[in-house]
Amino acid sequence: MPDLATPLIAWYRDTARDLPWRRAGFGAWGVLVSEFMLQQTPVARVVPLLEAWLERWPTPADLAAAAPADAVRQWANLGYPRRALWLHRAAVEIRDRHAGVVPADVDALLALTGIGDYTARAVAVFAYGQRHAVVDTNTRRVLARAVDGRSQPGAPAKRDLAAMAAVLPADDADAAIVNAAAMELGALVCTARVPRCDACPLADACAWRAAGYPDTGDERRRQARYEGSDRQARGAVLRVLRDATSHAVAADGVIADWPDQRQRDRAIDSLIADGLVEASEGKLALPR
DNA sequence: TAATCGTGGTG
DNA sequence: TCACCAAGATT
Repeated sequence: MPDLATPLIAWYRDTARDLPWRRAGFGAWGVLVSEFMLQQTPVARVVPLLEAWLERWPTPADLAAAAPADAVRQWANLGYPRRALWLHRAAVEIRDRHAGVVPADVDALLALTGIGDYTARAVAVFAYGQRHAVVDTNTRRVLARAVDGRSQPGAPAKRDLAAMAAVLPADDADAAIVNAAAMELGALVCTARVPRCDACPLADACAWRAAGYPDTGDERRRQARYEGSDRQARGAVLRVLRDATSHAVAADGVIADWPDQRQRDRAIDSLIADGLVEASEGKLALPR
């Protein structure tokens, strides 16, 4: 297999974005919070909310001492608000199980609420400089094209980690850069819909390019329609509770004009089941 | 394992 | 205009 690491490192040195979590001394807590926020969420939307978050809660213990409701409010309109709840739980777990210090061990990170295969390795690598393969959707697309000669990645699989591990150089610091560079390349150049192959540092090594950019199909599941969905109803309910001036709101009045009352009830029930909403005495509130 | 979970920018 | 897409995790 061609050497992908060397051109990736050179390209990254020249063109990588100056993002907050890449600054020297940003800290493991900041990296962890950034990774929670970046799950399925574009960088541009994360940056301002991340800075506000860390200003309010500079350490895991600070967040752990807050009410979950405050975390959900501070999460604002980032989307997937369960992440706010899970980040708060992770902060409590870090305080209680790790003396308030974000763990460096991948298995310890995996044991925290809301942290999976990607986030655990991202924290270990980008916050602590360890040598692991970090594979996100960008990297999977880069590997699918450059290594496998496919137009799109398949469903996420364990073998993705091995594929990336085979690309990493031996040095820990270089490996961390290659991990970041593969993600950056996928985000800026090797994009999902209109890749900029003319600007790609891997062009000479790319199996997809060598094959003439064949359309090898797309196994990925399509996203469900949002308009009219339960997710939209959940979002509307949570927005009301976030913006309310009082802690609790009369349940009957929450999105009372929603076109589908059954869906409205389902949304509220599922939010309660998720722990994002608490119901008491006919009122709804964010969790204390 | 496949479905579910927000929100907003974009080609 | 609207389907696609975005540093995934959970059940």
